Amino acid sequence: MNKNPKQKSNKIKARLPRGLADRGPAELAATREMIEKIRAVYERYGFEAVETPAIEYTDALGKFLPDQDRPNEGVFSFQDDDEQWLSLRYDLTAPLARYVAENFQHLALPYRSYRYGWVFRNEKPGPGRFRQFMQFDADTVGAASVAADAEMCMLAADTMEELGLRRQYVVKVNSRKLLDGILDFIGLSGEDNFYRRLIVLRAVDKYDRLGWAGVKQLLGDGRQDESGDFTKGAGLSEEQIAPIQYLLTRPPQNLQEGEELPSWEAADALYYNFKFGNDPARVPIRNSRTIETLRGHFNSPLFEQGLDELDEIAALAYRARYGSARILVDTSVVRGLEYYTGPVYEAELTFEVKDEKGRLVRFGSVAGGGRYDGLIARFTGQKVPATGFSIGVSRLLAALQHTGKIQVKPQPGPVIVTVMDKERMGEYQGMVKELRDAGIRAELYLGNPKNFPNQLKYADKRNSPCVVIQGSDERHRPGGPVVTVKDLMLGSRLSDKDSDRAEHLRRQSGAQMIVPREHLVPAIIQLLLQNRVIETDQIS
RNA sequence: GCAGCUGUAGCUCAGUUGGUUAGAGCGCCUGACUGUGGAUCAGGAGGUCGGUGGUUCGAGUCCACCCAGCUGUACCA
Repeated sequence: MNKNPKQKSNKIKARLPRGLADRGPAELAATREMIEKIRAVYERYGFEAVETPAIEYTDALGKFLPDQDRPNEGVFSFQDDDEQWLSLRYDLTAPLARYVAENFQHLALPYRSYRYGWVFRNEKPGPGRFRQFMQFDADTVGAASVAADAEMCMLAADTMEELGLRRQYVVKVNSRKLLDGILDFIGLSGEDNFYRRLIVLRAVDKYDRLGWAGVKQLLGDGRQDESGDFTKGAGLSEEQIAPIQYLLTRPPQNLQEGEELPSWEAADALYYNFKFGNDPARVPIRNSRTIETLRGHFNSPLFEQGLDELDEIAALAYRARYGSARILVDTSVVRGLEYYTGPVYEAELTFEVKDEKGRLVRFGSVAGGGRYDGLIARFTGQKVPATGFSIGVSRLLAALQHTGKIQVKPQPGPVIVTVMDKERMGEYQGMVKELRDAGIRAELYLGNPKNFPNQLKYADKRNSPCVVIQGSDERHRPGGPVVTVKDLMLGSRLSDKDSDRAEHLRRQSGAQMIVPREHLVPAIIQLLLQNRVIETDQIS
């Protein structure tokens, strides 16, 4: 068709857009398993499911209308045929706020709901960072009480436990009011300081990555990274930086000498290796101590209010017997989003793993959330308190794979009924049907049946537990027709690379059994049960 | 966006100071071993060396620009 001699190829190159991923059967099965576990916990807490579409009007997402030149900065956006801007959602919180505002009359407040789904961000992808990823989200709307926040923390902790991560995670809590109070205190309040507050927030959010030295530069004049790129700082003075440093570098506080923990808490507390003189001792952390030591440090009512909130959350968690190993008050947690107005929380994995190249991988934060009392007011004008929590499903799954908590192995394939004689396809199909009726995954070999080895190769690639063979030998048995059932799992264990072909075939015959045609189904069920491909309760 | 590194077959990579028809291993396909996954053996397909332009008698190799990927950094409402 194309007459251009310079045309190189009219083939389209098959390629995956960057930052996106295909997912195979193993990963899908693992994801499903994980989601069911999370869902079970959320349901137990009384949250109900609600789903919103992946596309929203751009303004509903809180993003200003896209730049005509760069409409996809950060979010994927496009114009509808009536010229209105639409965008793919970048989280599940903003769409929920829209849903609540739109259905306010009909919802029973406090409204508690959960949902999971894909969200999209048009940002530079990196290891473990995709442009499409899954979030699992829970929100309580219409409850101003910090009890709702405390419950989010407990929900987060219970979810991690359910996923088998006991003692491998910690839910950290802080209140945005602490930082806001300090910003007030150092004279950064008011509309005209909005931008500087934003810089401070961003800088502080990088604490775990850059450490205090890096954050300090960002709060001051600015910071130059290894590649030579310079980031302008917030331009704060030493006196303004000091209170922020106090908040950020203040570690969770230990139990005081003479104090004792009840045994449940001792077993559920986080310990620090702390030096008394020269003796290192493992000293438990107590959240109430962390809060106490911050009292009255700044002349700021907002700061004290934040401490009150944390105190209440800590007390509620304590009464529900969550120790500091599970819910930890940590004033260095900030979270980047500016819409948070009160308590913020983050579930962090505390273990480290090595990747294929032997490099250390820290999963860090796998979930987070907080109170956003202003989000729904954007639609209704009326302030509606809300608090929510989101799990990064894909990232958490990657972590679970590393700990071996979840199997991401290929699932066993179907039983393959092979074709020895293509005139008798109907009979083979009949065997398949019998197996399926018994609840067993089975399929007829649909490829070219000309050479038999290919059929076994196919079954091997599908990870099939066994194949069914019936050629003329089996059909014309004097005692009546039989089938050969070949156990591929046993066969692969029996194969030996050093042996020659004759030896190989002799060995393989040991992995086969001959059963009367009418006993096909029970024989296969027995084989699958023996190999743990199916469980007894799966037989129909 | 900024910076550094990388780009040769499906994958992992060789390719000498620029020199004929660009290679290997693995994988893939076909066949042999009369109806058995593996091993073995015999064949085969697959690359305008990321793209364009330049220097040169001659470029996978040198130069410029562009593109893509990776890493760091920024942005992430």
